[in-house]
Amino acid sequence: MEEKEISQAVIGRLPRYFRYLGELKDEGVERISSQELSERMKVTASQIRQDFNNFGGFGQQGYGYNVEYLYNEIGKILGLDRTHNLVIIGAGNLGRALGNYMNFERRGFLFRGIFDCNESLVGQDVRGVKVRHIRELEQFVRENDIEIAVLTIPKESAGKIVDRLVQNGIRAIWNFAHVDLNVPEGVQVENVHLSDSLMKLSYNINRYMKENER
Amino acid sequence: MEEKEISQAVIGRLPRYFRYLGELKDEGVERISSQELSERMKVTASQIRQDFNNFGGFGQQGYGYNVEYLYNEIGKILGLDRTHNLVIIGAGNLGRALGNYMNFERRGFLFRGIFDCNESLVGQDVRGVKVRHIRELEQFVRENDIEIAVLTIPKESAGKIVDRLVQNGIRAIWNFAHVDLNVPEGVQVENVHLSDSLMKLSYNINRYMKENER
DNA sequence: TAGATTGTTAATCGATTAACAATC
DNA sequence: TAGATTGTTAATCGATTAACAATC
Repeated sequence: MEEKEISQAVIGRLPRYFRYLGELKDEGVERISSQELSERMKVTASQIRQDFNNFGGFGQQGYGYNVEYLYNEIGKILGLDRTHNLVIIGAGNLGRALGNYMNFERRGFLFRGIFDCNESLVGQDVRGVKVRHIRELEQFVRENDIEIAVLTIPKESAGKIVDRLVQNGIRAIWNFAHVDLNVPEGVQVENVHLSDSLMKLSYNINRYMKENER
Repeated sequence: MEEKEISQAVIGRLPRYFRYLGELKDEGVERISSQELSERMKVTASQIRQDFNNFGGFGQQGYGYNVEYLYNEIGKILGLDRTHNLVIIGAGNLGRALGNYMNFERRGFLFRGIFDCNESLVGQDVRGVKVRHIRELEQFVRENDIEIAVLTIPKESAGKIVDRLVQNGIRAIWNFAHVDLNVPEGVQVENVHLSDSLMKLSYNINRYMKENER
């Protein structure tokens, strides 16, 4: 059976659906129609129905969608019904913040290790996890079934580290380094380019000011 | 004169162009054709020419684009030719990391203040900037010509803080809180929903595994 | 059954790619 | 001038919205 490829536009909206459904669930709402949800989320009801139907019918004519069921189904689609071991590469400010932050743990993303090449950081504690020297990376990744590497290192060293990770079976890279990575097909990359995001904001400030000065 | 509205799809690509042109400039490359740039960036030459032409002709037939000129022009479009004062709201792990990190300073985003409601954090030093109590927010924003607020607080308190910021003339919000903000027209919002990003990664891991188990 | 609301097809809109005339 | 490459129009592709038959 041929699975149809879901567009990244749709995937990109799933976490937001998941968030809204979680809120509805917490509010004790049992069912919701695409119409009601569309008003709340400020998207069209049509888009909601199209999106959900990519994964098969979750609703029922004349009734709508069961909130809890839909929430769980979207969670499964997003792979939140199982755990993912992750390591952080780079124990600088951002790396440590992500290690400490880890609200992600609640969603099954388990913080297993953090690495740095700076000897003076090695041994420091980040939420119960000791910083390891980067030379231990390969062995650790292999032995601890690590699936995701979070890259919070300078762009100069990103390429080499990625090669080492790939060689040792990493499945996915959450990339905070400000560079485009080269990985073989089958290794997933998700970029978080913070400075790109800030530049977009800056563009929009600029544009608004220009539009309104005339 | 009617300015044509540029689509956010185009805006979203500008920072990446800017990055590649910066690299070319550093490599001492003087000129580049859309064809060469397209190979490097792995996009179509057609898209590159269309994108640039949204802002008027930056190139020259038979020659291509002058790297330094194009770099500077895109910088201007992105508003990087001037400075932007910003404050960080929330001196937790992420807020402090962003304050310390501030590679952004180089691009004209000046870190002016950081605020928290937790008395025990007040007075702490983040790269030379003392953490202030949130009650000082309004006055500080007004008196220091603050343009951008970086929101690194829990979603529960985001709404109220945003109202206070808007009341005091903030122009833009860089939102790391996991919630959709309501702002009046004219206030720019750029969301960085880290957990959404991580969920997308998780989806793609999942998908790949399923595709390959059969 | 009648009313409500989905699932799904068809229409529209916008973004990307291709093609080529203009021009350096 | 001839060759190269842009700027721009036209064609294609994909995503969003509208409409409505199916069905709970």
